[in-house]
Amino acid sequence: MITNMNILKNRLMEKGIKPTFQRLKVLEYLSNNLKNHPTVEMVYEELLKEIPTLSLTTVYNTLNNFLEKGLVSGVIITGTEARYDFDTKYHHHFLCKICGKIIDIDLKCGYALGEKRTVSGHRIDEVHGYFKGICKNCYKNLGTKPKGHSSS
Amino acid sequence: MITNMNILKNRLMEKGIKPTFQRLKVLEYLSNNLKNHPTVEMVYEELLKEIPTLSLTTVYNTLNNFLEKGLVSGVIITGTEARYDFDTKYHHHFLCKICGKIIDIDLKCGYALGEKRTVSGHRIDEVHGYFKGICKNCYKNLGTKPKGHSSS
DNA sequence: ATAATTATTATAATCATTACAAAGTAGAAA
DNA sequence: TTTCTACTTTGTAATGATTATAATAATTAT
Ligand SMILES: [Mn+2]
Ligand SMILES: [Mn+2]
Ligand SMILES: [Zn+2]
Ligand SMILES: [Zn+2]
Repeated sequence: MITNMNILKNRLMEKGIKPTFQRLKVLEYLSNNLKNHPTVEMVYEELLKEIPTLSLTTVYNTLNNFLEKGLVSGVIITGTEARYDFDTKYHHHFLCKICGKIIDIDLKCGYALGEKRTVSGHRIDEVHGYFKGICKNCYKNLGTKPKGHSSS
Repeated sequence: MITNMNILKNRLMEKGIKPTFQRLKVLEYLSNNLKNHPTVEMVYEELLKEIPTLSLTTVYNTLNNFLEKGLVSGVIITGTEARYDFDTKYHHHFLCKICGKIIDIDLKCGYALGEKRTVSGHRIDEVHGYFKGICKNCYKNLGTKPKGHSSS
């Protein structure tokens, strides 16, 4: 893990961000949760176990900082809370309305891949794409549930 | 305009929504602002001139109602506020970081057109896509502005 | 060591949205 | 018409995510 921390440290320094303990830990958490697209609260709650003095404000500031420097990417998909993605390579997302998971989607479209520089003559800086629906797994399990006269 | 109001009235009834005065006015406003992708506040502020008793809650409830019934579509793009689109046909959007305009974008991609039913095996219910950048017009005007030592 | 800069923390403020309950409206039943 | 009932609108309070502000701590420069 020491080696991994050094890699993260270098990433911060390359972007001109001073590698403080809190910043390293936030980045480490994101790198360990590639598939989770964590919310601010998730980052905060988890790191609080290790850093009892950690402030929520620091998590907000740190994530905003990372976002500005392009160290992480933001995923706006639920409308109620921002999520963060260690993976800055262009890709889309799928939000399952049943289990709430956010799944990475790779399309071969030129826009989705970030290859195209403009669209309809406008200069593109960011490309965001997402789907909402029912994921493969939840859809399969739908049949196993009672028809509707279930709960309480 | 009477004829137009009747068309809107029918649209509401087709979706099983009782065509009250407030609901008709909200729908009318959206239909007259196809290119604006209005926020809740924009709808409220404008209609308040005509309906001084209008409640912001009603606008929220009405728009949520329309959204559930598929009468309008939602555009989540700024992260800070929801926007609404009278046009429910699948299309993407472009947010200009300079002028703030939200521009309709039509792509020929099967997902953008809403033709594909699944992606990576997951059932698609909604497709959302947007770009952020600098629009054609703002980009053109960039050169005309002083280099940086401008304002006070 | 002292001063200046930057980071972190704690707390309050903001802003969009939702929850809730009171008051109003329209239409059916009596 | 009057009464009853279901639905709509309104006003206000609550919620929840995010940002602003100021105090404290840590780091860097002089
Ligand atoms: Mn992702
Ligand atoms: Mn549109
Ligand atoms: Zn699922
Ligand atoms: Zn523009």
